[in-house]
Amino acid sequence: MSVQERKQRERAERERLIVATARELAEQQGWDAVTTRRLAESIEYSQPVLYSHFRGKREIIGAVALQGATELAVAVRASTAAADGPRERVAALARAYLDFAERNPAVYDAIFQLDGGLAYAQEDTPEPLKDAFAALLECLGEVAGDGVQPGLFTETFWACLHGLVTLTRAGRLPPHETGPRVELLVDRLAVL
Amino acid sequence: MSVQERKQRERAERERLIVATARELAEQQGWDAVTTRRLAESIEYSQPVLYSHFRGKREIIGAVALQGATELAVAVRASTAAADGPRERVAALARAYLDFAERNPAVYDAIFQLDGGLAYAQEDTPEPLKDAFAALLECLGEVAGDGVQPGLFTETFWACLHGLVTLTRAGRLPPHETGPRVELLVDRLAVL
DNA sequence: GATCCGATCCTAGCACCGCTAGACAAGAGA
DNA sequence: TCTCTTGTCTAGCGGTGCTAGGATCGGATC
Repeated sequence: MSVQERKQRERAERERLIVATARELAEQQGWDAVTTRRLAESIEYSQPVLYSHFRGKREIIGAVALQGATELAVAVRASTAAADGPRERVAALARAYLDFAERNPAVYDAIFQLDGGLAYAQEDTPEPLKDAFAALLECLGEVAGDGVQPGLFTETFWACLHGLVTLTRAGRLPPHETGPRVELLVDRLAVL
Repeated sequence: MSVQERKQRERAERERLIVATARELAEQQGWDAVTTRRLAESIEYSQPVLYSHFRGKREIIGAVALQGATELAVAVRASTAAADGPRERVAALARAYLDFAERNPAVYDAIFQLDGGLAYAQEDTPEPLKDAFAALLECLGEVAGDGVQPGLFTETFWACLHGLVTLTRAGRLPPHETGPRVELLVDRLAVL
């Protein structure tokens, strides 16, 4: 049985390599540059090997998204844990979120913009995605205010951050005043 | 000179046809389905004709975006003109914006998500885009509150609406509670 | 009216894309 | 050592955006 186990290990290792390489390529040159040919060449296998791990390019994007969601949850929780007081926690969360998007634009797109074949906001939503939302909810639920459901408030606040990220990154908003915009959001939306 | 004039008219007419057809195709089957081959076939010309009007597919998307921005500005102004009082005006604007995005998803993407080769938030930004932002500013600038620049407030409010639109349309937010989310935005962000 | 010439359009093709069928080789088990 | 499964690769399909170069059509000129 040891032979099969070794093969399984090697397969899993190669799968990690595919995801990591796709992510790297996407961050360096954008998702458009992540073609199955280039990806295959980068991992030093032929194209069809990719399809023995994933149904297609979409599933590879999905795998990157799940990895990214896990990291985003960690980053958000770390930022809020280190902050004192509700206002500072919300501000820290917002900064951490924007920071993640800025540092990992391709991963951010995989999670929130591209089609990775994942289910969102449903029962069969993968755990990393649920957990990333939960990380937001843990902090933002506290400042929803009376008569506003924590979930609804979190969704709305999150949407605002997402709007800032995408409009800025798409060149629709000048980037230099992101700070004041976020402050405005925190001050007005959160009930402290 | 009349012959040249006629030819110019026909050329302009064909250009309108290209843009209208691209828009229609995109709304019906999504931008991925708007290929140069399909588009050429729809207007009953060969592919290279498209390139005698536009540098490439990107510029066609840009043309649709400009058309859409003009319509968005009209829709926003119409909604705010028909509303009484600041709060009702802001709420009407938000509804009109979301309504436009829902009714014209492909056009919305052309304006705010896709690369149409247009300059945004710069001096050489095309007039329709500037005017669409101006339409938002006219209404939202009134409710920015003390010490907050109207432009900055408009950008932030707009980003929130944009976040709601994109997350909802990408399946990241359940669509049925859009109403309460918008109410939350209007009540908290606008200073009445 | 015949001829010329420039504008206009189309055919055919490039390099690339995601994806897959089928040939082939390597290695485990008898 | 031989067989057979498993895994990998080559080659190719139909599609993409885009373009070079030839054909054709129509207005201007003699």
